[in-house]
Amino acid sequence: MPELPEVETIRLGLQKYLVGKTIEAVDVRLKRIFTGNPQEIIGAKIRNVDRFGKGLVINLDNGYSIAAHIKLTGQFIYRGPEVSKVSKVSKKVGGELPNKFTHVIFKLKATDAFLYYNDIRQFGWVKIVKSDKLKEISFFKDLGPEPMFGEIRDKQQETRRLTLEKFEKIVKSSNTAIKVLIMDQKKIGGIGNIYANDGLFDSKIDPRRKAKTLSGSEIKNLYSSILKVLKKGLENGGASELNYVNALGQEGKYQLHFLAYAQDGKPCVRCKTKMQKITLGGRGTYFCSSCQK
DNA sequence: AGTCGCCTGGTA
DNA sequence: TACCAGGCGACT
Repeated sequence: MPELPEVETIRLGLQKYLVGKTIEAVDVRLKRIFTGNPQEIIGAKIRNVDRFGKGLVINLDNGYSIAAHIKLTGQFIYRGPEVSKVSKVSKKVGGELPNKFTHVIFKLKATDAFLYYNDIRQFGWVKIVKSDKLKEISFFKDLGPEPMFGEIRDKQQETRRLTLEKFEKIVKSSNTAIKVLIMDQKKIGGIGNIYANDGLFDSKIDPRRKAKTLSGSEIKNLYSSILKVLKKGLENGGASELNYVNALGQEGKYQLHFLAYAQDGKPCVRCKTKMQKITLGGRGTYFCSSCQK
């Protein structure tokens, strides 16, 4: 599912192709997922693309921003002269664009340049807001610090970063199951079910453990495992489980490297014990009952 | 803290 | 044809 590495991959693609382009028209085909007045952004130029946890923000040069959350099945796909022939477009895109899953079309000033927002299950949202009111969107307002990567975020963003010290405080003060805690976007931004399962597996911690029972070294291990699996996810262009594709409609490869996620019934890669699946916090939870303690 | 609802496509 | 996938907000 789209988590931090997937959304970051999309952000990098959008940043590459959208910056400097002017929005010429906005066609909202599914009003339910859209808020704000499209007229506010007509003629505005795209300045940069940012990401907050699993949320995307396209900043414009007229004081407005396009904020979006793709939830489970949303896709932002660019088509334009630079990418007229895109190789390996995923079937997950649903065919020629626009298609029946395309809910918003941004026409950009360049011959035949478009940004399509697709979403099969329609859980995601797109909002037009004044840039200085972004933090009034509850998702952004309540978002916890993020395990970001040094190479993609500069020092100005330090307040947004989940440091080891912040992570220790969060873990030590919670009585929730550790997996549920690290997926709580209000506590930590960006981790979803795939990277939570894989991070816990990598650090050999049982997902059911109450957070405050983790020792100092277990917390450190979990912190570095989370960074490790997120980084591996990003290096692989994300995991194309469900309908995730990048900004050109291509699939990622992290699903080929899952450690624990969706591995139930298969032998543990460390000790060969059969991997378990349980439900925790209402979500599929995968782990090795032998080496995760 | 736990459960439901939002949706649809893919699968058992 | 019923059920499952899971991010997040709302509700209990």
